[in-house]
Amino acid sequence: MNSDMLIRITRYYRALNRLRAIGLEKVFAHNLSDAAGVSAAVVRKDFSILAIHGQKRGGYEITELIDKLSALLGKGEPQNVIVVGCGRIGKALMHYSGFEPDGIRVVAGFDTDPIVYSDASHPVPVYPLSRIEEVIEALDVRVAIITVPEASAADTAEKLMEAGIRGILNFSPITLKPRPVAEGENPCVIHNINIALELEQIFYQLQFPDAIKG
Amino acid sequence: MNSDMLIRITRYYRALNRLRAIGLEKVFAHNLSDAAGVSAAVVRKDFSILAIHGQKRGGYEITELIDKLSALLGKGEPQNVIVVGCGRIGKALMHYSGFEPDGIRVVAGFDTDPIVYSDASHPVPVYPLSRIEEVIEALDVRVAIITVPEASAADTAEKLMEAGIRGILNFSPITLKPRPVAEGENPCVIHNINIALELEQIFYQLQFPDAIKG
DNA sequence: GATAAAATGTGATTGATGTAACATTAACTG
DNA sequence: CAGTTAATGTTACATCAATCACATTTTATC
Repeated sequence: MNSDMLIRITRYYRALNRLRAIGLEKVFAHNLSDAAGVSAAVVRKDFSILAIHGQKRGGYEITELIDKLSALLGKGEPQNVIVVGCGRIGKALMHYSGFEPDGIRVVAGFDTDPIVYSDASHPVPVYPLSRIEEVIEALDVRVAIITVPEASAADTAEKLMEAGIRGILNFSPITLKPRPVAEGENPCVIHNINIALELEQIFYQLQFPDAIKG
Repeated sequence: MNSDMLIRITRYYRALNRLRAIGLEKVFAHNLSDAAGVSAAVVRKDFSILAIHGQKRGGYEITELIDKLSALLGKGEPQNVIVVGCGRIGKALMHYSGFEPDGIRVVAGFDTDPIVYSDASHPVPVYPLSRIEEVIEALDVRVAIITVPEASAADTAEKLMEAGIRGILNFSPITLKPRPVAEGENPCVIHNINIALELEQIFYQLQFPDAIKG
């Protein structure tokens, strides 16, 4: 499995849920192809790799597809996350309602500033960072979103990993890297979202339209 | 040029600026390799492709590198962006100060809600969406950040493109695709950031640690 | 029932990209 | 001044994913 493929799977999954909501029962590769923005051959090949089979000329059964994909995507497990750093972006994420359809719940926030974590107006409880271990154990959390300032991002990530966090979505502008672990152990899964970098890439592509392929 | 390569270039560029700030004048491939998280061979190969040459055993001159990379990245052009949709995330981005080092400026916000665009407490002027054409012409803007709700994202993108926006950074959960254009024309450059999708990927990778390569 | 059409499923090919090995050049050292 | 070391620069290779073409199977139609 490739990370591009994982993204496609997720798109299939969403499209399928929409289609089921409309009342459809069967789906063809070219339907999903439209929804996911890829060719129909890719859809079939993905399913082929995943050992998901349809009926020739009959397409795929939506319910069966959804079941298999949701097992594959690990749906059903509790997907709790915390937000570390309750500045503007952190607060926005704590209020964000777009996670619900995916079964993801923001269950707590953390901040080092007493003014912030004593404020009771947050949509979820906010704790001082020092209580991190206790809280993530109580709430069964393994994934954190980092929205702290650049200067404290590396330290924060370190603290989180020590406390038992296994996955990090990092919005700070420095690129966090998983530290090397012993053979057989799994490193922390880190995704970095760098907004400024994305904008830079857009500006670049506008200036040199033919420079990028893909 | 590849989009992965572009990301690497940008990382080199940042690392170089930090190194220059410290007072260094020369840099070796393995220094940048550490900073960008790639192997030294990749750094040399990238520079080789870009026709950037160093001195054997002497490394590369930082100033020269920065000059060439900044020309390559299109620095120096005004990099003005607007934020369309001034909810929590939109507001957070209007306040965000992390763009400055990269020469990116948020110059205006847009919203359809009169309560929002009449509020004077924003860090940049906020206009009704209907004034989009007029404003982007006056401010020389070609790139927009979309932070509107899912339901209005597609329409908003359509309006922006009609108004002359050429690049979009989309935070809404639907994946925007550039519409096909005539031969010779350049399609709108669109980057989609889907936070829920990123989290889903992290959860997946945690559940199946060996499933993903890359 | 024969034929055509419409879909899946897969094997082969292509293309691109990262990796590594090696050749090359410059500087340092005794 | 010779030898060694430390860096660049390039070539060749291996890997991986996307694409295409085509075989296969099922259904529809006359």
